[in-house]
Amino acid sequence: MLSFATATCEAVPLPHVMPSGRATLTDYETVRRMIEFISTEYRSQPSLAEIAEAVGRSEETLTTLLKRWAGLTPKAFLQAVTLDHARRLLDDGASLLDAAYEVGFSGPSRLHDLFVKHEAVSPGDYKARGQGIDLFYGYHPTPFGLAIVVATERGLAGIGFADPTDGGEATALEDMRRRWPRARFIADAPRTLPFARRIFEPSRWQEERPLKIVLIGTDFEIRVWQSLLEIPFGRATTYSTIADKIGVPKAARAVGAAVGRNPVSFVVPCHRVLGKSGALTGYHWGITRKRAMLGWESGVLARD
DNA sequence: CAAAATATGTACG
DNA sequence: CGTACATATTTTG
Repeated sequence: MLSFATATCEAVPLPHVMPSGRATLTDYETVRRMIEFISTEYRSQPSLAEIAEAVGRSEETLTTLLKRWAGLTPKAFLQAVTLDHARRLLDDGASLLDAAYEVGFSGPSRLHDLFVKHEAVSPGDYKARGQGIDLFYGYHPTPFGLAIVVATERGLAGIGFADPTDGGEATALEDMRRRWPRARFIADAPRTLPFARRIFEPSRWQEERPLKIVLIGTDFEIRVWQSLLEIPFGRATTYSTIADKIGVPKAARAVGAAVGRNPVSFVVPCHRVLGKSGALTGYHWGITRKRAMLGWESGVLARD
């Protein structure tokens, strides 16, 4: 059974993704290398000098970059990327999703606020796979690399990553085509640019209307994706917690599969779902990017 | 309809 | 720490 869900996403701004949108691709590449190096050499507790050496940038460059990218010092960033830290994001376990509702609208901390409207569509559209829908797409820089942004008339439908390390633009588009094989894809960057800006340029988040997103998936997928929207900014939950939440406690694995099919990465925060141990188990766009997103969110919160 | 495939979780050496 | 298996759901033939 297929349904459409329209979610309006009213968000409190995330500080500083550079307002000018400059040189993000290179910045992310540097961050990516850092995370990869740290993950591999995790045991040896590498010093900043060693990290700088490994990624081929100076210590000063790294410090400035991280400060701008996530608001963190290299040392703090290093900590934000460990397993220990990920575990801490989980701590209240099963109550987390409920707690999100209570805490999300008050307090000094900056949180994502998400309001979701649900709109069902006839089951006959199950096989449509995007039939009859026009999808406009464009490529735009983000803090996590070059992204493909896909939108319908009604709102944002997809975000994917298109960095050279992801296989580039063609691969990213191919990935989107696989999700909606029968939709008509129309290159229209001017049309998708506002979405990219609205999502990744915090200064715009308050000025403009709530972000509309269109989720196209099965009932089960929609339920899972809606649970994702309830996870507070800078926090995380587990596959099994979501399974509990949607009333199918033993379906952790099915939840994982559904989370993996989320087409609107970052906005529907599938990067905030971890294994029960706190381990980063999988991510469509690469574990490194998942780690980067979590580290970035930690940095944003650590600022206040 | 049956079988394969999962971004899991847990138990057992 | 690896391996084995239970499990729910979707996809595919």
